[in-house]
Amino acid sequence: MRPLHLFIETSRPSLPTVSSAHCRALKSSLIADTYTSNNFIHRYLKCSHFSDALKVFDEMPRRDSASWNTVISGYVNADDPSNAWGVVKSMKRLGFPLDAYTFGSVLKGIASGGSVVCGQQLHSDIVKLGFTDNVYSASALVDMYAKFFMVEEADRVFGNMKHRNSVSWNALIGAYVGFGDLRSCIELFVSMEREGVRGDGGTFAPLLTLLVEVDDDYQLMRQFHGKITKNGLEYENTVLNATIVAYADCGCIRDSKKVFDGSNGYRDIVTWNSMIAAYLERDLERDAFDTFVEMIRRKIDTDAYTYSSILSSALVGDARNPRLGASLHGLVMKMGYEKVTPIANAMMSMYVKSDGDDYMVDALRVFRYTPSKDHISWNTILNGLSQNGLSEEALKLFHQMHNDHVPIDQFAFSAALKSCSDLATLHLGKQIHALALQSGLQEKEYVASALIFMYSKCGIVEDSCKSFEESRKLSSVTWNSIIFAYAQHGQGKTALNFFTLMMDEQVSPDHITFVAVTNACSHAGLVDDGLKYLKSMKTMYSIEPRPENYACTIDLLGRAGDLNRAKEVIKEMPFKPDAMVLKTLLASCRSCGDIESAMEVGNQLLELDPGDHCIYVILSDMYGNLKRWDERAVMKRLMKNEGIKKVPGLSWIEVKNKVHGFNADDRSHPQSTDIHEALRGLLFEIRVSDDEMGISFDDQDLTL
DNA sequence: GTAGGGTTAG
Repeated sequence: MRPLHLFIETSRPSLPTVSSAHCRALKSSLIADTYTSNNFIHRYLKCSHFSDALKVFDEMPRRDSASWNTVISGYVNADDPSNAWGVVKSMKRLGFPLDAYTFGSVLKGIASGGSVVCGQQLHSDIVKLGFTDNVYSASALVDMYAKFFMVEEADRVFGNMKHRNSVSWNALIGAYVGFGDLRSCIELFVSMEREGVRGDGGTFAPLLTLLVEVDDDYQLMRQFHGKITKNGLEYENTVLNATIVAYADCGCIRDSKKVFDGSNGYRDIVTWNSMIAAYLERDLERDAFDTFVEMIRRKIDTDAYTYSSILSSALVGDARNPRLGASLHGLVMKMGYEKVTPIANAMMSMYVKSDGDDYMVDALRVFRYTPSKDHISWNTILNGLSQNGLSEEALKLFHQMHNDHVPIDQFAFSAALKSCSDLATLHLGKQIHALALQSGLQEKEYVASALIFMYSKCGIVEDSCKSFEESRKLSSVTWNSIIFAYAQHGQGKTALNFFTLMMDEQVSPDHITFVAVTNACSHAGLVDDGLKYLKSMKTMYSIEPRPENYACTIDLLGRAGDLNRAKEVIKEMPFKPDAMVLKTLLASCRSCGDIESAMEVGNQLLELDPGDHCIYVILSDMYGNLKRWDERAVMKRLMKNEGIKKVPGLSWIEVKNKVHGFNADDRSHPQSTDIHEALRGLLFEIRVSDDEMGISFDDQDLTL
């Protein structure tokens, strides 16, 4: 993907300057001179005037290899490797010898977006023409293989080099950076120093991108930082910028900020963007935004990177700035960026994430007006539809992606499968599963997780288990899903067995694992185990319980009828109960039939979230059950006065590829009469068979 | 006229 060069400003010589110099040269007939002509070709190419450059080239009486090489590097620098390759082919056809300059330039082009077959042809030319010992040609070859992830070839070329400089080493290290293989990179770095080649910016900057928040990467980062300082590279922009991001990546944003604060006078635009990226890596949206505001205040140029970061982390409105989305969208338009794909994608992401008014409409509008959509544009919208419960639209879009040959990756599959789960449409879910199998993506964790969830939701936990077995089980993602699946199906013991297995396999649990585990305990009635697991989070696994962990535990106690212990759990929480925790407690009050406690919790909840319909619904329902009609009427009136409507529950059924939705008491379906007729028949049969089996059914439960 | 390196979007 390379849309960025379209709007990155580079300082270019202006065309008029070049052409007037060219005219003067023509008049004084200097143009016959090969050296002067080469110079004009170069100057025309620098200001992207290919036609003029080629005209000079075509009209030259005598071309030398520099003339050819200048044109080739012109195409390479303009990100046009296919034309560069075309020129090389003409050169060969006309019998001009390729030289080290040719190989250096054209291999760079192929590495950045050409075909590896061309690269291999050039490799054999290099061998035939005896350029294997030329450090430029060989290093470019190493880099080319590295960019195509062909480590063995890169290794072999590198191993045969007589003389190697830092560029050669960096190209080889780059091959391992491409695989995220930090250990090999470090080994190479050590060998490099042992051979007496000092690490430079090209060594450290890419190395630092591999550091993540595990084990002792932070200590490693400090060592690298020491080396960087020793080699005098700490203010070299590529290294400085990579340092800022690397500290954030291995968990220490304070060090990022320290480096940034100490870099005044050395910063470029990427330094600022890196600080913003560093904050966002640690979910510090506010700090990121403040950095952005500081950029604007100091009149520092912003670019596409700045806006895509800021947009994707922003919500349309927040307490500090309710019109934030509109302002950012306006700024983007003012900069002329709105049709730039990464920016449009980030804008869609902002609208998709903002809940409240229907921002999905705005996201779709941006999508529609984005001229060149990439697979991220499609995925952002697909994910938005899926997350916002617009499942049918999501599946339609997925279908369109499939027809339009948009590449479907794991993100697309998991979003589409989530929508299948929400609709409980097994038929479509299976079709999408088949597609995932074709592309081999079923083993990716998020796809597997979505499959597990889909089959569980459609009632086939055995197929959840199959999908689990087919997945890579490296992180908690798929484990959590399978534990949830069995818990959802009331097989708490099996779910807990998976947890034990997960521990045996030494997969680190996260707070979601414990939500799943507590859920399993809840469904198996294992109250004491559930409480034990909550305690073990901190004591055994050093995971700080979050509100959802407490909410699950409260649910567990509530279902077991132990409201008092549920209240105790809330008292022991290290933070104030949020709406989710209180709602769970309110539901527990209902299942225990404790109206006094329910009123107390209800009042607390009304302070937190007065617009929530379920508080009113639960309370009025409880009053109704206790036949306290007056109080129930008061609740109903309150609801009416506050303008709160009960959000009706919906059911779906899928028939012949079409999803039909139903409300309670819903007669709007065109075949409503037939449907009810069929249901009455079914009910009758159930009643007959129940009578035969001696089960008495309360008609009330089955009223349609 | 030649080779390597940092920041963005799901």
